[in-house]
Amino acid sequence: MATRARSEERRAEILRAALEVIAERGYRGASLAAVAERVGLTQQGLLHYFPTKEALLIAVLEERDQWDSVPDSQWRLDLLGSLVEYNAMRRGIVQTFSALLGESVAEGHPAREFFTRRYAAVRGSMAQVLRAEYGDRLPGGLTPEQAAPLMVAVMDGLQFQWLLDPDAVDMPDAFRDFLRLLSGD
Amino acid sequence: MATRARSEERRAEILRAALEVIAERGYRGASLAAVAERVGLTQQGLLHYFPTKEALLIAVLEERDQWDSVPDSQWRLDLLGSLVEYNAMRRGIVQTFSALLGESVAEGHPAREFFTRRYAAVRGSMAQVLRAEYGDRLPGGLTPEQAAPLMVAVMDGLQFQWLLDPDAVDMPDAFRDFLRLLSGD
DNA sequence: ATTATCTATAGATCTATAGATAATGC
DNA sequence: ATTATCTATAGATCTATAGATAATGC
Repeated sequence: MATRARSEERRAEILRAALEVIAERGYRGASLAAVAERVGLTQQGLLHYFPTKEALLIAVLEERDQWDSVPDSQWRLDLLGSLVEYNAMRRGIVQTFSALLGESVAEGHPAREFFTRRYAAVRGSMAQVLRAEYGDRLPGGLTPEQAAPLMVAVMDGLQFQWLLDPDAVDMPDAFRDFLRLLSGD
Repeated sequence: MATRARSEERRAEILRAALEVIAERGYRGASLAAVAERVGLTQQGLLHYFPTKEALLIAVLEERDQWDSVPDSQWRLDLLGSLVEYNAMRRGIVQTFSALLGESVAEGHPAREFFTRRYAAVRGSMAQVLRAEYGDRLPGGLTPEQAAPLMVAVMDGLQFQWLLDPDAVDMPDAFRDFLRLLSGD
């Protein structure tokens, strides 16, 4: 059992390192050797824990998906503002997911299906949250189903602007502006 | 002069091919050989026109930047809806720019500075357009400077959702919903 | 002369497989 | 036995440089 525990620790270390390297260079630019070096392994040693590069990517995606960490029924509108604030303090994770989202639009990219699924699910959750808060019409006049993709778009779009120029864009503030807009002041 | 004309044609062909390949595989994944093959050249033949891969990327970015194609003073709010509609018909260009935006958040990425500059400029233009339309407060209560980054974020964010799943997201419709939201109905 | 291409090739990478070796757990 | 690592290496790529050859324009 001590072995299994150490093994899982190792995997966790590798995932953390992979997250960092992907943030810095994207998935395609992240070599297994660079990830391995960060945990003091050779590239071949790393492949003992994740048999292929793609397996490592999938593990990163599944472990760190913030949307999965809160059960659907527990999302509330004011939690989203906090999530954005939290993200503003964890640049690495935001950068990893943004880099992967960008890459994933390429044909045959191994993260593409993950993101396609995830966005469909997130739009669904958002619509549900908005309906719980406002009913079938938001104060601004949109339906929850119309507002949901906009909400998701604002979160992602702000992340890119913020990553490129953190001093020029106050991400949490801007997101709160958007929430206020939806709520009709 | 015939030579110069043919040469410029060649460059244009290459840029078009590069745009396609980048859309399919991103910048990092786009090999010079793949671009060259598309115009019937060897990789080394291509390097006669663009001395490095990075030079080719910069040329693609500068030639196809839609924001540069309309002078600042001529942007109007209703043009934006049309731009989004136009983009919905030109998936390749949207995909190229989205892929590059995603990659560009990596440290030292050759497109990073381009996008940082571009976004600062676009936010500025948007604020100006909004002020021309609404004055110092939009109907929804935001200032033009607050609304501008949200507008840009919505455009980018919708592009990603649309690229991943065109049937699930009607990009022009969603964008018009957002404009309506800003205009306070 | 200059321009457009090509062949050859150096020099870096990268992922993944094969198989050896050492350490751990029963 | 199983697990964790390593060395060696195959087999693909990739960018960029050097230098030859053919075609074009003065």
